[in-house]
Amino acid sequence: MLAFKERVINLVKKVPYGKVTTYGTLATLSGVPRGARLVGGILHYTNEKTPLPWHRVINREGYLSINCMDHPKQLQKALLEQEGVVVSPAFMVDLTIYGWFGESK
DNA sequence: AAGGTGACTAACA
DNA sequence: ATGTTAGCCACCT
Repeated sequence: MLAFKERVINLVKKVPYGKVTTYGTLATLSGVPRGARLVGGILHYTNEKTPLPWHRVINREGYLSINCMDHPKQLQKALLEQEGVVVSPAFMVDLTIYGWFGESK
């Protein structure tokens, strides 16, 4: 069902500026609690095809999961800081502060 | 065209 | 408590 991808994308677009969300959250809100991998896989490809704020999507621990040289987490960190999000030198973000779990649902 | 992989998470042993 | 296995669905080769 392409609805899943579109749903995830839609949610990513709904992430407030200066906030970050997790794959699990997007997956759950999309209707697939264990589809976290799908979110990552989808973003990994669609981000190059669609203007998505993929940099606002991180893992459950608030850590930039990306480790691909094609998608430098360093870029994600820069983008997050650009939005006012404080990213630790270890590419960690305080989900306690910037964590967005879909308040608009 | 079919198969394998993937930016993860959670449950089970 | 920690370690390992299983699951999700779509996209790429």
